[in-house]
Amino acid sequence: MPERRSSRKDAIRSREAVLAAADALFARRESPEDVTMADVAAAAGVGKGTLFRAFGDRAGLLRALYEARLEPIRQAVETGPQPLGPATPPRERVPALLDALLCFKLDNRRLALALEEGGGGSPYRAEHYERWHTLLRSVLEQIPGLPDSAFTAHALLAATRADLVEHLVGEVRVPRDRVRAQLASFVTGVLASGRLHGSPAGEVAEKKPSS
Amino acid sequence: MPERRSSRKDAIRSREAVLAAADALFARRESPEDVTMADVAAAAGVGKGTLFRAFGDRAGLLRALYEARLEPIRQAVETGPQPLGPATPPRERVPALLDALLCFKLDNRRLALALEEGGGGSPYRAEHYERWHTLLRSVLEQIPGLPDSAFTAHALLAATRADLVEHLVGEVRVPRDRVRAQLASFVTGVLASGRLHGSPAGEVAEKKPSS
DNA sequence: TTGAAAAACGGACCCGGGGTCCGTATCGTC
DNA sequence: GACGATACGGACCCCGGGTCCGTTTTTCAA
Repeated sequence: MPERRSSRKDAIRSREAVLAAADALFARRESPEDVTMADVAAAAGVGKGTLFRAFGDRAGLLRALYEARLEPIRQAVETGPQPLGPATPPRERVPALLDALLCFKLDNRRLALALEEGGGGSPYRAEHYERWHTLLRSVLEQIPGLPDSAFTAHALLAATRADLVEHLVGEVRVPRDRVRAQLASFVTGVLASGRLHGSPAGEVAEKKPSS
Repeated sequence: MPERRSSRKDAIRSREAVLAAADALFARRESPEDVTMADVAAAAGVGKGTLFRAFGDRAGLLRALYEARLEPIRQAVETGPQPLGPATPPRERVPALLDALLCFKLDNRRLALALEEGGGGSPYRAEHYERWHTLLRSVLEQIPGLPDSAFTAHALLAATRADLVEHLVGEVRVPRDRVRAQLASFVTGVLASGRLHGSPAGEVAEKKPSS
C-alpha cells in the first residue's frame, strides 16, 4: 500500500516508525502530557528534527494518529452498511453514530484526551470535529420536531468528550457497557423529545448577570 | 469584608492586587494562554515570588478568580429565591441552574476557558465541577422517569463547556440570547423525555471495536 | 557505474514559561 | 526601637516544544 508519493522511502519508514512508537507510548503512559516529543523520537529511534519535519508540530502528530485510528469508522459511516451507513433511518443512525464515537474514545482514551486538550487551541476548530458535527447535524435535521439541530449536535457530541469519558471510566470506574447504555439512553431521550412539541422554547427568563 | 485571618496586611493587599490584575488581563487578552504568570505579576506590580506564594500555582490563581466570580451565583443557588434557590420545583430549577451557569460562562469566557483547559488536568476533578454535578444530580433525581441522573447531569453540564460556549459565541457568532434559548430548549427536551417511558434503554447493539 | 543535486537525518541548540530560592524589606509585637 | 516572624521580588533553574545546520542517504541522469 504505497502512501506518500514523491517521498523518499526512508522518510516514509521514519514516518511510520514514529506513528507506531507514538501510538504505543500514548497507550502505555498514564497521562498524555507526560509523553514528550523527545520520548516519541527516542522510542521511534529517530531524531527530533525528523519527527518535526514529518508532522509539523505536536498537534500534527496527534492529528495524524487520530485520523489513522478513525479511518475504519469513517469508512463505515460514509459507505458502510447499517446501522452506521447512510442508508440507516435517522432515528436509528444517530444513536449508532454516537455509540461508535463513544466506543472509539473508550478504545483510544489517552489519544483522544491528548488531542482534545493539548491539541493546540479549541477542539472545535479541528476538522474532524467539524466532520462529526456536520454529519450529525444533517442526520438530526431529518428528524422532525427537534428544535435546533446544530446546537443539539454540539450538545450530543459534548456528551462524548474525551475527558468526560476518561473521568467516568478511569476515575469513577463505570464499566464500559454501562457508559454506553447511559449514553444510548440519554440520546434516546433527546430524540424522543421531538415527538412532543412542534417548536418549543424561544423565550427565556430575564436575567441580569453580574458583569 | 476582612478575608484572610492571620495574614499580614501587605500580603492581603498583594493578593487582591494580583486578583484584580489577573481579572483585567484575562478579560483583555484574546486567548488565556498568552496571559503569562510574569504578565500577571508585572500588571499587579508584584514579584513572581509573591504571586506564587499567594496562590501556589497557575491553577490556584485561576481557581481563586473563578470562585470569587462565582460567589454570587453560589449564594443565589444555595440560599436564594426562585428560580435558582432550593425552594424551586425541580422541573423549573434545572433549566434555571443551567442558564445561570451558561450566563456565567458567557460573562467570563476567557476565565472559564483558562480554567477548564489549562487548569491542571481534567476539569472533572475540580471541586467546583463536583459541586455543580452533585447539585444538578440531586435535583434531577427528584424528577421521576429520568434514566440515570448522574450521567444526565454530566451530559447537561457538558453542553455548557467553556470551549463550546467560546466556539459558538466567539467563532460562529451566535448571539448570546440565541445560545441561551438553544440550551433552554435542549434542556426542556431532555427533561420532557422522562414523561414518556419509565426506564428506557438498557440493551445496546453489539459492537466489536477495532482495538 | 558514478557523481552530484535533492531530500532527509539527528541532535545540539534556542526560547519562553512555570515554578523555586534566598537575601532583603516590611510588619507587628513587646 | 529592637527583634522575630512574615512577606517581598527577581535572578535563577528546569523542562519541553520547536529550529538549525553540518552530515548522510537517496535518487537520477549521464
